[in-house]
Amino acid sequence: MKSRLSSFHPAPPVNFSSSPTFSPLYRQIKNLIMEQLASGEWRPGDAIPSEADLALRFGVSQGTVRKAVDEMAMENLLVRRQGKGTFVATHDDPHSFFRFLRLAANEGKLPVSRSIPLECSRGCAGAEVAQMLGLKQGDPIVMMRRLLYFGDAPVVFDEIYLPGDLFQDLSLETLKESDKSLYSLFETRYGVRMIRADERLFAVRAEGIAAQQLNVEEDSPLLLVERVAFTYGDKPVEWRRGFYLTREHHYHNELN
Amino acid sequence: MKSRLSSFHPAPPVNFSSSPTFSPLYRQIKNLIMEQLASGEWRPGDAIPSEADLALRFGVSQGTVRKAVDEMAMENLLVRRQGKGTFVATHDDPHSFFRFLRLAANEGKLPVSRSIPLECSRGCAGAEVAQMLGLKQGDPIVMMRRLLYFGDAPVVFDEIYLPGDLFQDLSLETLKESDKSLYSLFETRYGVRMIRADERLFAVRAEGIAAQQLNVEEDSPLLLVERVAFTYGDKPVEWRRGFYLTREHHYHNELN
DNA sequence: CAGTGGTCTAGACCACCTC
DNA sequence: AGGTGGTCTAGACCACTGA
Repeated sequence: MKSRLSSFHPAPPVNFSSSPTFSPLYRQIKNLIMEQLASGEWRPGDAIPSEADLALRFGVSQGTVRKAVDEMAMENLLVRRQGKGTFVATHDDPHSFFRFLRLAANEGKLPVSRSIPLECSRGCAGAEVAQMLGLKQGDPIVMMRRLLYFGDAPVVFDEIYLPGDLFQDLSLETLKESDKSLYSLFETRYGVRMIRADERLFAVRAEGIAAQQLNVEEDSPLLLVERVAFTYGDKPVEWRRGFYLTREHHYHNELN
Repeated sequence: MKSRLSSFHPAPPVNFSSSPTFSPLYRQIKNLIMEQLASGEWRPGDAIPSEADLALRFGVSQGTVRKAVDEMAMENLLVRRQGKGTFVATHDDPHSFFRFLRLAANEGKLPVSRSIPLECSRGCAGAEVAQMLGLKQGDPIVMMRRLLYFGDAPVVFDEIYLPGDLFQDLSLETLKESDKSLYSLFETRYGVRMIRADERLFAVRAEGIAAQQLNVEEDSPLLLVERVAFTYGDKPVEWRRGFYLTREHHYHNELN
């Protein structure tokens, strides 16, 4: 495929021919911006250059940059703020706390939440975790467990698996000291930003530690939410099993 | 708010002032198109006029129409097909069968499905149903039950409540004769098109008819999916409780 | 006030479909 | 060949923000 783009070096107005792998200009721009994000050049919370600026750098019209940014804003990678600029999306923003937590109260508003870390240990990936995280068996991993309280009651028990090499110094102390959300911590401390996730939901019987921690009888029904979360480049970087107590709460989903 | 638009009558190029309820032109266009859809002027599956045509009728530029249509395509109200035209989205399209059914097989592809209607009766809305459907208690409703098979096994047991006045002649025979999906039937036969839905998920114990029909022991865990579906104008027109057997299958959700 | 994103226009050309 | 949606441009002006 022909390209008139080289990062930050204006190029002549050549354009696409009828090539089999045709990709419109704005998509090439989008990819360039994506690379800047993935490389950490522009960090979460930062403002990226103005549309006019980007148009100049890339040697395209502002409308083309605009379309690229539009798509990325739609995908929650960027956030536009009129009059101020365009910013790299961040989990630090309390507004985006519920982007990956589809939990709601059956009645009324969801009370404030607390995350209680229970344990954090290191080990080697078994077959299942290795497959989910795209690792080899035996690769180092981190496993952690935690409890989510809403109001006075525990509602979610999470078991979380992470690639060990990306989260070198993650420990129970680190988790306890942090007052941010988990993804916010991952982002600021480890430079790992979650941008997408796949969830599989099952109804299961409560057993073992999940039943204990959620303070329910064995064999009570629990909602099991298995999640694989991805960072830039569709790279899986978290596998999680969450047990949700759906008595006063539920998993909320909007279908369009 | 000023408007230069009157349906299908070109107007002078007046534009917005700094009014408190400012709405951009393309949004006004969008609303006009929406009205055509809601009124049944343009029916599911139909082609709507070309962008150039619409631009002429509305007295705006093609780019403005384009932006309106873009948004509606994003919301699955319209479907664009390059070289052919823009069409009103329809549930008749087998491709959109899974738009409102987030069910997937744990392994492999989902086998073909069959819908088995079990019963269909008329009655009066109780408090809960009335509230969900925006009716008054005692208003006529239709209740139906059905079973969804995937391959040889029943996987979903649905209990569905509809406003009686919108589905006058809906009966068990009607359901048995139809080989389409439910929403497809609603659309073609009753002119009721679902465009959006809210779902609440719970893990519950199997009991009564749901346990029988899904062929599981009482107290087995089942995934309960409560859905309110809306048609144009955010009018609720269906309330549904679906019991999902999540052994070989799961509820799949993608978070962005 | 200057700088940012947001809207709107008019026109050119490309890619895809159908006749 | 003619129609449709898809891309790209250049330029004008509006709305919002903050110094």
